[in-house]
Amino acid sequence: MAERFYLTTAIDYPNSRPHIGTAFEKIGADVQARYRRMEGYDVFFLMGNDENTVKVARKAAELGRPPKDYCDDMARQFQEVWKALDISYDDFIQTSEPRHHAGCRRFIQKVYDNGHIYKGHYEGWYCEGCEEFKTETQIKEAGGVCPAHQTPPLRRREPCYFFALSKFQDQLLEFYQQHPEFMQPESRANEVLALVQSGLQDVNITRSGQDWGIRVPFDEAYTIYVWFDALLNYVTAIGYGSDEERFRTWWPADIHFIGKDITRFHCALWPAMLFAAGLEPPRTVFAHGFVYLKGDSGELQKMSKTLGNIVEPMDIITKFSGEAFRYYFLRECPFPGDGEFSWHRFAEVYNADLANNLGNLYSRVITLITKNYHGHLHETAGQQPGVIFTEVDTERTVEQVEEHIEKCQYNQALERIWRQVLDPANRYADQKAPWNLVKTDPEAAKHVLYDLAEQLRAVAILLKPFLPRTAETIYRSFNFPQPWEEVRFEDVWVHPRPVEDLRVVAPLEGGKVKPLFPRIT
RNA sequence: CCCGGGGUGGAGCAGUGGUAGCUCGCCAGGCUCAUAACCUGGAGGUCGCAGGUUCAAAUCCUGCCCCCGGAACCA
Repeated sequence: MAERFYLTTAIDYPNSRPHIGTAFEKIGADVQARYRRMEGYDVFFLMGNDENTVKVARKAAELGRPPKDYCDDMARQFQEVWKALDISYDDFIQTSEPRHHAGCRRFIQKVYDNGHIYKGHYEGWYCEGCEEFKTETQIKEAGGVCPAHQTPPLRRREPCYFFALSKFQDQLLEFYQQHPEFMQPESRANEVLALVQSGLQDVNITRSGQDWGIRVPFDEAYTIYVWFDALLNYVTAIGYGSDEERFRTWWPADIHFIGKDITRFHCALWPAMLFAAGLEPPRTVFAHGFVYLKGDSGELQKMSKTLGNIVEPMDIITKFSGEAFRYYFLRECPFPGDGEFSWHRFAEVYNADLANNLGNLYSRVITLITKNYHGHLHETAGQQPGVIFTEVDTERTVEQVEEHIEKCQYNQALERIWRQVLDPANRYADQKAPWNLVKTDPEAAKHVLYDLAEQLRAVAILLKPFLPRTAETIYRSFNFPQPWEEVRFEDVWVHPRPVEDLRVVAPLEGGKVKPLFPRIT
């Protein structure tokens, strides 16, 4: 059996539709998933929605709908967006599903039986309007009132169950030390380390008086409170509590992709929970950065409902394409760090990289072969690729791209492809000028075009995890020997010998191909 | 106050000891196969500030200034 690779994204609150920031995370995870599949791993890619929250129940009530109905509808809307972006998830878990409930109850019971859960009292600031506790800082920042209602909160004390997180401080610190690769990128690790070293508080993991949510098996009057419930989706989706064998094949997860804001829950609370249940922690937690909006005057803003500046993925996808969307965020926003979005910048990047560089190379190569050789380069079967490949160290380039992908430095991987594969190809076309050469030495011109097509083959393979549709279109425009589905990075420089002459098989209209990315004017 | 990230030509970034690099934009040429695309050349930076270490610093050390983020349930 092939080596397995289990990766997840954070589950999202279905209070509102996904915005470009949420999509950023899914795209980054998708590149990883596609890359691993290409390289022969047995991949399981999980996504989902986090539905067992008071806010969801309340929102559904506002709309006069049963919560489950509301959640299912939102889950459908989310997946519509993910499909439009070609996110290749294998499973989509909703935490309101029975499989999650069952697994959750099983897990919390186990932790309880192991003696890591105890009953106590939670005391804090409670807002009657919100029907929930507010944190000390939330109240403080709002000037002693509830930030949402502007009313003074009540001091309230209620019984609840605590998870003994504080007991795991030493075990966590030891684990971090033994697994320096656990928290990525490194800068995030320091933050968590400081937190854990400063001492951990036990966390309240239950709520009382809620109908919506998962019942605590050892005390049915309570429901399980958000984080304890939410994090468990990573194990319940692969069979924890329902299919032990399946669970054991996939766990531990290879990467959890999350937003940098929830690092502590994934790097401290989550492994502690797993320790408490006698399970292994995940191998890596990767915290990506945020996408900020850049206004016309150049100011950065966080997207928020109150500011009314949410950009939805569909706004961009319907105007341009899912591929263009993927490219922009993968190329412009460093995955480990923060990035910016503006329509102006989007158009710039789209035209420069996609239309002018990649798209135009594709068009000119195809037209040259079509016009001068009727789309068929005779006697090229079994040929070695030529000059470009001796000028550029393709093997090294592929290695570098792989390295960058494995470190989730997607922007750098793409830059490498553009600078080391596409640019040389455009330069080569200019230097050899096959449109002139064909008049004096058609044999030589043919070889030049063969080389250029070969370079497009390389580009298609390297882009496969990033722009799956574009890559496939490019690849299938020629009769390259290997089936597209089986192509892997290594094939870029291994150069499988074609058994047939190279031919253009792209659909043409009046001798021209459809532009991959029409320029934005 | 504390912690983390960052300050490099107009914009966005790479660059952790050895003549400052890339993309976009701008200017001038070339080419005409191609989506007015492509190629070549050019202008433009005392690498936040001040000290220090060194034969040599954007790169190491010290101090300071500025921006962003964080401090328990927010992708």
